[in-house]
Amino acid sequence: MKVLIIEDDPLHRSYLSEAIRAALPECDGVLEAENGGTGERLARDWKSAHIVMDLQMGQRNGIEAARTIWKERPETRILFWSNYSDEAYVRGVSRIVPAGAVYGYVLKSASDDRLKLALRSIFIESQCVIDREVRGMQQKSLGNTNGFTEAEYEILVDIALGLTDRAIANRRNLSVRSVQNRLQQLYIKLGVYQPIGGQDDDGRFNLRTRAVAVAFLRKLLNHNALERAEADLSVWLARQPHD
Amino acid sequence: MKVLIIEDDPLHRSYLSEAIRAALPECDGVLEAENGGTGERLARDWKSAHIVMDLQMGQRNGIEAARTIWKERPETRILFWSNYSDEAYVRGVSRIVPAGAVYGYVLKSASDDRLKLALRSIFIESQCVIDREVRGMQQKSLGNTNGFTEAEYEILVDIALGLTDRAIANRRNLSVRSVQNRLQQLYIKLGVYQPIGGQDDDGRFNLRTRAVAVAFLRKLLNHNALERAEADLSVWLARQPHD
DNA sequence: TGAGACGTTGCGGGATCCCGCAGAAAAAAT
DNA sequence: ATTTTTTCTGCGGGATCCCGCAACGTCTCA
Repeated sequence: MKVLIIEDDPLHRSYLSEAIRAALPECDGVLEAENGGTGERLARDWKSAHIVMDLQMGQRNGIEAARTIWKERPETRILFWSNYSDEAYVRGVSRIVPAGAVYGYVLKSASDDRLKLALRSIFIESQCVIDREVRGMQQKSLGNTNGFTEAEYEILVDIALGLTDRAIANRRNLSVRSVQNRLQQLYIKLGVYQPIGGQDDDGRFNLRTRAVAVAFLRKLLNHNALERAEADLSVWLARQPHD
Repeated sequence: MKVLIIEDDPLHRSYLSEAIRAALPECDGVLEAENGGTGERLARDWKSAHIVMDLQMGQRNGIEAARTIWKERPETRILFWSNYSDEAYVRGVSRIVPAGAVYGYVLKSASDDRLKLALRSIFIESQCVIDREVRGMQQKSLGNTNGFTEAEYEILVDIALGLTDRAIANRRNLSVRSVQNRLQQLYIKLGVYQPIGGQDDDGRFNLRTRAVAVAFLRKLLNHNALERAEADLSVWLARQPHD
């Protein structure tokens, strides 16, 4: 059994390596990659390897890497080991995990024991392990309670990219008015909406940009999510006829 | 001589602690704080301590902490030890460093030796040390060459917060038209501007939000900068009369 | 089958944004 | 002190955004 570490911080890498050796005596080889790109390559070479990876790396981010790895070999077991439980990350991960896959998500702030337990659970016992904090995020994210539907999240990303209503309508196959309806929903859920009569708040805020701002502040969006969305957008733009 | 470490990652904290002991034999005590708040408190208690700190910590971010520490004792020597050289961070730091202060900025990706050299240079030889990469950022940031003026950066932050033209005009004591002029400048410099006749690009982008998007993608803005700006904004809003 | 909930679409209008134009004011250069 | 350059400002108009209103579809549930 081999384990592949994808993590750009050398300190964390060596710590992980040690933790793996300690927690998994049956492991007979630890590979290390310091960014998503070489991680993907190593995963391709060592087909049976289990993977522990960081999200947010400088070169090629973790979610992208995980996506391509899972696309090539959906039964790969991946433990995400991240500093943050931003909704953007959690949503990004749960969007790409294949049906029935075994994976985990533990925070770097977790204790040594918890990490080792997670390693054994996932790689030996085939059981998913998601940190409570992350799990909470997931609930909030997927359950409708105070959470966002896929449609709302989608349009949030679209305006964050700077698209116009019309462009969004084209991209999502909607009428302009529907786009605006969804925007209104979004504004309400983000607590940005201004009731018409409410004079306690003059027109200080541009709803569209304000929505993006609070989404960032609430970590509903982050740099990584934006980068991925921008990449998706550019392939769509390229496919679009020049009218 | 004492050294205070402000850093939320325990691994990095212990690594730093060791590096300090090795590089500074004259140091007879290392204090550790795991977030900006307790860091400020410890700095207040140990008035003569030198400081090594991370930017981006969960609780209270590094720049805020540095600002209050320097406000209370401007001659404090601080070494910023950070993962990133985002323009937003570099600009944030150089905005708060007091005149004549001795400080440093080295990346976590730097070698062991470079870190130790920086420690000695700053704390013993009273000499500033800024990583080449960071220095490059500074140049680009302050020099006009392909960089942004203070005014442009300011208005970028304002629209990123979601303010309307009118609100910005109020806040910055400008006419609405001037605000729009500055916005135009910003759009041009960000490469977002659409020349009127240019038909290769229909109205796909909302310039205002697009500008924010590319600023984030280029790391001209980041989550930290937004948070600080939001805090500043809210104190301004509180001071504002309810019209 | 009909009532109700929900998402989509068109219309219309007021507010805001984007920006060319041109004069006034300020700053910098000569 | 005068010219040059830059910035600020008002005006105006077209494009976009924000959103109430109302009609239409789909889907569910009784």
